[in-house]
Parts: sequence; C-alpha cells; structure tokens
Amino acid sequence: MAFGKGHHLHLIDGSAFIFRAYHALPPLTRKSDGLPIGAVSGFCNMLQRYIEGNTGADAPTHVAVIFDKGSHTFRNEMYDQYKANREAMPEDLRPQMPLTREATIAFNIACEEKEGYEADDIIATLSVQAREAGGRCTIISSDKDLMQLVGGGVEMFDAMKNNLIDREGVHAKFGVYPERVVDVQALAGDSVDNVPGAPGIGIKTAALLINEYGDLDALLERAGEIKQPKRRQTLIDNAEQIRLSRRLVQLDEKTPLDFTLDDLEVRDPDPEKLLSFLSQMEFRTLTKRIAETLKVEAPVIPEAAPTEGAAEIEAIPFDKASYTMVSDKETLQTWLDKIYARGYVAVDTETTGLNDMTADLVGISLCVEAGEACYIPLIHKANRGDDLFGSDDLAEGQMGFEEALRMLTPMLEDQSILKIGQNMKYDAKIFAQLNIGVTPFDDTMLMSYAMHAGLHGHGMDALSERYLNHTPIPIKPLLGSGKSAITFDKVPLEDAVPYAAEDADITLRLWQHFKPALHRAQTTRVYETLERPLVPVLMQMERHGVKVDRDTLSRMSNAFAQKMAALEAEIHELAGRPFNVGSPKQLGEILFDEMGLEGGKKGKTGAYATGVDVLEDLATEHAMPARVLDWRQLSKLKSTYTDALQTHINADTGRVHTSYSITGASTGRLSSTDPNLQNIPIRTEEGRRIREAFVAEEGRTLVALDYSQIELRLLAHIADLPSLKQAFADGLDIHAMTASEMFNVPLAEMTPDIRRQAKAINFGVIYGISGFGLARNLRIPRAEAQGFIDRYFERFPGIRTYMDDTKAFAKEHGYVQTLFGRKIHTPEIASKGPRAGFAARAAINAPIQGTAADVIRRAMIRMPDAIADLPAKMLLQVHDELLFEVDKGAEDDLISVARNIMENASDPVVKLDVKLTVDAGTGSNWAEAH
DNA sequence: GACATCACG
DNA sequence: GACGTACGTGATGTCC
Repeated sequence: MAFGKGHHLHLIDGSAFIFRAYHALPPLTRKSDGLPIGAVSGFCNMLQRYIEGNTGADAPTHVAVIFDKGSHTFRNEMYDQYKANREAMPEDLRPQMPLTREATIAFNIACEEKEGYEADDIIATLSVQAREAGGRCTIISSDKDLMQLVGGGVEMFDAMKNNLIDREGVHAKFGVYPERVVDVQALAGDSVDNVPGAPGIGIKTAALLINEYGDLDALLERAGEIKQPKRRQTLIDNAEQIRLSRRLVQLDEKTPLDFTLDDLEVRDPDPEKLLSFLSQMEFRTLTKRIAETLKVEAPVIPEAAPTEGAAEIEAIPFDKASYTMVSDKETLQTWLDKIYARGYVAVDTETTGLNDMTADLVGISLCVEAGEACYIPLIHKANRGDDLFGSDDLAEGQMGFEEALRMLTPMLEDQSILKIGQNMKYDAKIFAQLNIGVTPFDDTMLMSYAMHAGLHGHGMDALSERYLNHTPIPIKPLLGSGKSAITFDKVPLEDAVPYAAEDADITLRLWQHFKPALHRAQTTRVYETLERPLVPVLMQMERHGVKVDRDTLSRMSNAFAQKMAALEAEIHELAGRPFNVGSPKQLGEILFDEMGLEGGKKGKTGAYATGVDVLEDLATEHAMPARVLDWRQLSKLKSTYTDALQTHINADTGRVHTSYSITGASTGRLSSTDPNLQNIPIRTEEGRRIREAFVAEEGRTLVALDYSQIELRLLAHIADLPSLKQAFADGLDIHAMTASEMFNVPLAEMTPDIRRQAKAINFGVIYGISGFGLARNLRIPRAEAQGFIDRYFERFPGIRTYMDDTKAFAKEHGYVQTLFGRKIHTPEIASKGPRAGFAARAAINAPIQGTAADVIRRAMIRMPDAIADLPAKMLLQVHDELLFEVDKGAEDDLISVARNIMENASDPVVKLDVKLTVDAGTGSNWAEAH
C-alpha cells in the first residue's frame, strides 16, 4: 500500500545525532587498533534507544536517517560566505562519518543523503510529500531551521529534551507561526550559519515587524513607514541582503530524490548483519543488549590488547629492522593507499640543517601504525663528502625528487588526511618552501605542552624516553660534530633509514598516547584554540621576516668599537695594568684584591660578583667601575646586536627571520631565537638606537601596537581588586593612583619618587612580592619594604587572598591555570626549602603572565583574517606588542582593525571586568614606531 | 658545558 | 628560626 492516510513517517536528523554523540562521550577508541569510535558508539546507542522507545501504538510506519553530504551546496552558489565560519570537523570525528552510515544500514534503517543539498532540504521534501499524501510526519531534531516545516500533520520532536514541537511550540520560539518563520529568520540572520540578515535586528524585533506588516515582502515594500529611524534605515539599506538571507534559510521542498516514501517503510533488522557490525566495532555492552532484544546469541568479541595507552604502545617493540626504504613509485603508492585507508599519518622531514629558512629537504619519513614506518630518501649523496671526487653524485635507490613530491603533495594537502608531526612548524615551513601546504595537522610537541607545561621539556627525545620508555637513535654519531660534521644528505642510506623512520614511528606512538590523554587532562580546548592555530600564523611571520638595514648596524658597530677601545685604555690606566675587561673573574681580582675596594663578595664558584648592582655601588668610591659599566653596555650592544644581527640577514630576502618557540616558556609566552628579536634594546638611549636599523620597506611603514599595562589589568580582574578596576575604568595613571592610596598623598601632590616606589610595588605583586626583593629593588631597608607590602595588602585585600588561594591551589593540584584554561605545572611547590619559595612565586605569577600570553595569542590567531584585505603584514610579537608593516596611507585602517582585534581578544570566552587598551605608533623604523 | 652578565616584557 | 628571594626568557664571552 502506498504511503498515505494512517501512515506515519519519522525523519531523523543524522548530523544532529552524530554531533550530540560526539560531544556527549569521551574520545573512545577501538581497542584493537585505536580507531576513534566514540561518536559511532553514541550514535548506535541513540538509534537503539530510539527503536526501543518507538514500539507502541504510535510507532512509525516509515523511517529514515537523513545525512548531509559534502560541505558545498546550492546555497554556496548564492552566497559564498554561507556557513563560512563553521569550525572544521574535529579530526577524530572525520573517520567516523562513514561508519555512522554503515551503522544506520546495519540497523536496517533507510539512510539517505544527496550531494549539493543539505539534510534539511531532503527532510523538507519528504515531510511535504508525506503531508500531501495525507500522512503524518515527525522530524526528530531540535534544529530551528526545520521549524518552518511544522504544521498540517508535520511535527518536530526534540529527542534531547524529550519534547514535541507543534505550531504553538514554533510560535513560542519565533513569535510567528511556521509559515512566517523564514521571514523572521531572514531578518534576524544566523551567526552560526553566517546568514547575514538585517544588522541590529534579532528574532524579537523581526517577529514584531512581521506580525505588524504581515510578511517580509510587505514589510520591505513599506519599510519607509517604520517609525524607528534606525530600524527603517537598516531595512532600506539591507533589503537585498535580507532577500538573499530568505533564500538561504528557505528549505528546498523540491529536492530531486531517487527514492519514494514507500522505500522508507520500517523494516526489522537482520540480526546477523547488525551484530556483525557491532562486534566489528567492538561494542561489547551494546552487542550484548541488542542480542538479548533480538533473542539471538551474542557473538564473542575477542579481547584486544589492554586499553591503557602506554601499555598498548609498549606492547609493540621498536625494531629498526622493520623500517623500510621507499625507492620507487609503486612502493610509495602502497604507502599512500595505506594512509588513505587510515585517514592519518605521522610525517617527519630530514633536511640539510636546523634553520628552516635555509635548509633543504633531504628525505621524508612516514608512519601509519606503530612499528611500521618508512623513509623516502630524496637527495642523499653517494658518499660522505670526504671523497674529493664525485661527491655530488646521488646515492642509488632514490626515486626522483619531483616525482615523489608530485605523489605526496595531494595527500599532504588533503583535508581528509590528518598529518601528525613533532614540531610541525619546522616541517611545514620546509614544505612551504616547495609550495606545499600541510593541512590539517596535529603536533605532538604542542599536545605535550598543553598537558605538561612546567613538568618537562617537549622535545622528541625527552617525550620518547618519558612516555614510550624508548631512547631514540641519537643523531650525533651520524652527523659527527665540530668541523668534520656532515649534513643529513651525506649520511649513508643504511644509517639514514632507521634513524629517520624511527622519528615518524615515535611521533605516531606519541600521538596515540597523547590524543586521549589530552581529553583526560581537559586541555583539548587549549591545544585546539591556543596552540595549534598559532602554527600557521607564526609560519607566516617568520617567513616574511623584518627588514634590517646592514649599513646602519655596521656604522654603529664601528662607533661602538672606537668608544670601547678608548674606555678600555682608560680602565687599564685606572687599574694600573692591562687585563681582560670582559672577564668578570679578572675584574673582580683587580677591584677587590689589587685595588683593595671594600664589599667584595665571592659567589659559590669562588669568584667575586661584579654584576651591575655591585659595580653601581662601587662607582661612588672609584672612577673605574663606572667605566667598566659603560664598556659592558657597549660590548653587549655590539656583540649581541650590531654585530650578530648582521649575520642573521638572509641573503635571499635581505630580511631577518627569527624563529618563535611555542613551547619554550612554561607560562604560554612565546620565545624567540636565531636571533632573539624579543630583547632588542629600548631602555637606554644608546640601545634604543639599534631599533633604528629595523626599517620598513620603501613605500611602507612600521606600525607597533602594544597592550597598556596588560598584566596589572589582568591582576585587577583575577584577584578582584575593585579600586584598581575603577582606576583603570577612569583611565587614571595607575602607579600614581597606587601611590596615592598607599601613602595617602593626593594625586595633585604626587612626586616622581613616590610614584616610582608604587610602580615597583605593583610589579613586585605580579612577581610574588617579598620584603627582601622589594628592598633590594628600591634600595631601601628591608623593614621599610615590608611596611610597604603590609600597607599594600591592607589597601588591596584581594591581593592577599589571590596569593594565598593560588599557592593553596598549586599545592593541592600541582598546577595553576590561566583564565583560558591553560595549565602551568609547579611540581616544586611541594619541595622543602628555598625551592618551594621559588615555586610559590612562580605559581603566583603564572596565571597573570599566562593569561596575558593567551590574550595576545588569541589576537594573533585572529589577525591574519582580520587584516586580509589590508596591504599589511604582521612581523613580530614581543609579549605585549605586535609589529606590523603596512603600505603608506593604510596605517590608520590597520591600526583601527588590529587594535579592535587586540582589545577584544578575550571575547567571547572570558568577559573581563577591566577593559584592555592598546597604544599605537607608526614610523619608518622601529624606534619611531614604538 | 657551566657560569656570569645583561638585553627584553 | 633559618633559609635565600622578585616572574618569564635568549645570547654572548670567559674559563675549564
């Protein structure tokens, strides 16, 4: 009998089921091979519960699960931004999607999808067909986009809240009945699907307008009559956009389908098929339960290896002999086939050096399963290079460089294949040089950092030792050291293969270990929002580099050398004999033994201390220490900056390319190396001039934006200090205000000295203040410093509480957290003696410094998209500052966009009680811009 | 490679 | 009651 009166169709929104299952369950994996399976498990459970709950008199006669297919639909043709801000599907969910289709079929339920259409369109088409045939239809979903379909025998059922949505239910949600829902949605827009709508109009206002004017067309036609000027204008200005929005939200009730309602008739499951699928997935409980329901015997699922990560991974021993070399395209193709079947692969590159801007790709290793890895050598030389003749010949047994990359590139760029790396920024930069974009990816180094910051380093060797109980093959013996060191392309293949392949093997095993651990440690969100997305951003900045003028530096070097020579002569004269001014040991002996100055203190190595503090004190008694300080400053500027920076100017680009380490600092700050561009001088006039060498390209300008007092602002929020918050809200001079509060001095009578003391205390608080430390910093008696601190605590009682609570938390948990959930471990807090003191202060500082680091990371991650339409590039980050280079004339546009991103970087995750403000400067060089 | 020193936030 | 103490980094030169 054809579908008609008396029949009842159920349409299940498959995607909704999957996402609910995915988010509701921990990241389960199939025991035998680690395949992620949590969403499939939840999906099957939901299907089974659905079946069990729909057996009564009102049971459906027809049923289907409807899925989305592909991400590109006819709506993207109308509007390319449709659903453009959707987050990418989590990697561990992607391989489960086809399995949910298999599950539906195993349950013997019709499973439908159609390329170019959303599931919602299929649901719309079927529900209309059911209604027109005189039957009933229940849509099992809570998606508001489907509410336009309700009425005339069509209802929705929200399986989550267990409630039925009829016409009245829709009215309660939208303020209009189903036939006008599309009009309201068109006006209100939808940020989730990126439907624009009318700016400033939400569901409430939209419903009001539609109810007043009847429908959307009437409203738009008579928009001029609207009394409120803002509403009137937005409707007039955005009429086209609103009509487009209506077309986007309007479901297609005429989707061409190659089946009919009759094909959806409820069928009993085939026990054999269903149980075979469930046991293949290794769902023990569910298999048993369904077997009982179906009154058949449950199949026996063999017990796989134990589930705990480490044990499972250790179960497969490392074996150099199992690694293979790929020398031809047939073999490479079998590896690609394996990778596509799996959906993920560990990748590692071998190169001719450690600098990813200058190193060349030498070979690639791959691993899809613990113990099963290969190395693809590409440009290994025939011998070690110590042979005078023929040393440029390539070693035998390598497939062509071009051919290998031609085969690998589609896989490396395939959205459905997850590439797993250890420090992916390095490998991705190597591939980027060859115009290959590696995406999507996971990074075991960043996973470790998200979980273990403060506990240990995150290099591969350390992680392998610690989590895999395996010492990797050392690289030293292969490359040698010193003058005789060779590059990896000179390493003989029989040595290179096991070394390189093992790195990929280790990386894969670490990933298998970390992936579930990341969830258990509740740091997945930190990893996915604060660590991983930073990689492409930093890659871009590093590859772009900053222009540094060699002539300026060179002139400065010469000037410094001259001044140093003069000072050196003077110092030798004052000392009575020549010595190495750069040697603290010799200097100490001269000052304290030969010249007999007082106050010499020997450190633990038996040498006199000759640091700035000591020499500054001595300067009051003798002329020499001051000269030494001057000499040291120049020596520092010359050796570390004006000389060294020149050597870092890249020959190809004429620019300096630093490398940022994401995992270097335990608090979440970045660090910068080769060269370090985060400690370019600024505090002294002579030093600041080095920034004049950091210049903009011809026709461009440097723009520096920095957060004003970000750590103190965050302290005010985190420790909940009302008077400090108020001071920031009022835009007061925060150090003067602190001084005024503490010393009872009206702001009008503030002296620079009182302000300076208050400033030192404010900073001291951020660092975990102590009487001793403050006394030393301010050069005042310890008792007086302690008095300041006591008064500070009285005036800002929240500080005490914050410090005590933070220490207590650290002691209990072994870590502290930032506002964004980043964990910083403080294991030494439990130790006895001075180490505990260090750890306590670090624990107090970490949430503040770490939250500031999170804030600027969030800004940096959003920045590339925000400035995509501007002729601007982000060049450098210096903890609370971002440096940009922009075409002349576009400075103001850039400042307004970038400042907006920076000031609102905490949104929407954290709502700060204190506003963040950003100062901006521009100039043809960094000294001017700051 | 350890240590002291000093550049930055 | 004594212990040593501001938090977080990286690069350089000396010396062993």
